[in-house]
Amino acid sequence: MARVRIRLQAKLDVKLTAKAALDPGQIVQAALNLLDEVGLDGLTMRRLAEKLDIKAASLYWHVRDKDELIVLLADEICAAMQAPDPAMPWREQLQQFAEEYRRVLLSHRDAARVLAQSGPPSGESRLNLVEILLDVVLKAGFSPKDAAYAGFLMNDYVTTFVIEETRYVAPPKRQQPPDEATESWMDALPADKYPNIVALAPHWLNVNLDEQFHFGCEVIADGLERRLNR
Amino acid sequence: MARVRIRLQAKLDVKLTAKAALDPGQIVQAALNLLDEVGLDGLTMRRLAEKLDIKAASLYWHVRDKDELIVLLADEICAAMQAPDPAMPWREQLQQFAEEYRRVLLSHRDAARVLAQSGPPSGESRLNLVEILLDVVLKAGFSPKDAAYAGFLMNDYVTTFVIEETRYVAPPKRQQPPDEATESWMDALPADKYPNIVALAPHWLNVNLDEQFHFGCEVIADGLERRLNR
DNA sequence: ACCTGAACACCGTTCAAGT
DNA sequence: ACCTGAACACCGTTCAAGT
Repeated sequence: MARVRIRLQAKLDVKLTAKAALDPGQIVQAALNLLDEVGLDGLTMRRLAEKLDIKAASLYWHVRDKDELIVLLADEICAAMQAPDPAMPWREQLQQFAEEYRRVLLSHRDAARVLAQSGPPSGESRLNLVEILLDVVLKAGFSPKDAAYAGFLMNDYVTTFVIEETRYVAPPKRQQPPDEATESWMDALPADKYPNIVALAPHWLNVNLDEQFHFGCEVIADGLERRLNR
Repeated sequence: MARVRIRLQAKLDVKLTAKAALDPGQIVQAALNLLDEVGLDGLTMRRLAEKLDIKAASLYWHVRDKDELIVLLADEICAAMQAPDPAMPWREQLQQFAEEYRRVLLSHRDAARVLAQSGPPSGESRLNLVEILLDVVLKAGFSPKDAAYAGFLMNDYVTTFVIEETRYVAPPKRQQPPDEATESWMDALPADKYPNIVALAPHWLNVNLDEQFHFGCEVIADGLERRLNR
């Protein structure tokens, strides 16, 4: 009798208080939240487990590696990507793609670094993103090989740009005014040894990121167009 | 008497067997060797110390951080950089710069990643590298702002390209033939969902890296030239 | 001036064991 | 099927102490 009661009690415990088994979606969602809170360098298996009310070791039942987690994360980030209007001319589609891609990468902390770290595209959303990009360049009329090269070029341009532009947001320590620090560092440069750097320092500091991003897009699009007209 | 003898003995020990105090050059040189042996992920303060016959804690007398070490390393890598022939037309100088830069980055394991990780240029050699690049674009006739943007673009293109092209050399585990693995992975892709990726898969796999690198250089140079002629 | 011992506060990952 | 305890083999960094 006592035995039966104990068994029942255990079952009730399971139904009432035990957390339902995690599905993969919850894990990547928690990882994404954690990423936004602490950044890629703070994203830790142990911290993620804590966030899921679980022990770190348990994560390894759901996920092979931290690497695999990063891949999942990268895919989740890319899910927000929207295709450009296929009715537009290819140059504008490419431009639109680049802007949308940048927007997506800026929408989560360190997203661009996550993509860069997670190897070649493999998840559904990331493959879809690449598919969209290739669609634009193929329909523009590039040969398969040139389309592949152009796709790489454009993909790398956007991710690298965003990595650079977000590198110094939320510097880990000593929140000293960044432009002042950079300025004094620039002033210390010997102008006779690095005349060009010193001359261009103003553009180094007070950058208009949107403008700079657009510059690169335009240069690449112009270069691609030239190649097409041959 | 006994006391004097002991003192003398100690002095002899110092002269004969004690290692001379390290200079910074030895440290970065050892770090560079270690980098070539084990790659950036294996480059550890503890391992570096071991290589210098020292305890890890001692490194912090010579160097503030691991970050500072990485910066030193990046500068040492860039020391090999040679300027392009200033008599040539700017497009060829730019091309030459890019090829030389790539060569430098390929000459040490994970060199491109070291540069990417070590923040904005600060060391002498790295500043010199940037100075050379800016010289090319400024003399080509770009406005200061465009020259700054063009310099960023070119610098990021080369480093990112080399990071990508070296990402899968010396994969850490399971030395399974890479192209075979990639192929089977590609075959598993649903061709109706990702028709472009599947169609371009051959160019994804059997890449001619030199050709691909040249493609990007040409596209960027063409785009820059177009901007110049306005 | 330069180096060490010993510790601190972490990591990713494995694996036998629990339920 | 899913989770935990406990450990393993590491990290970067600090700091009092040695010489």
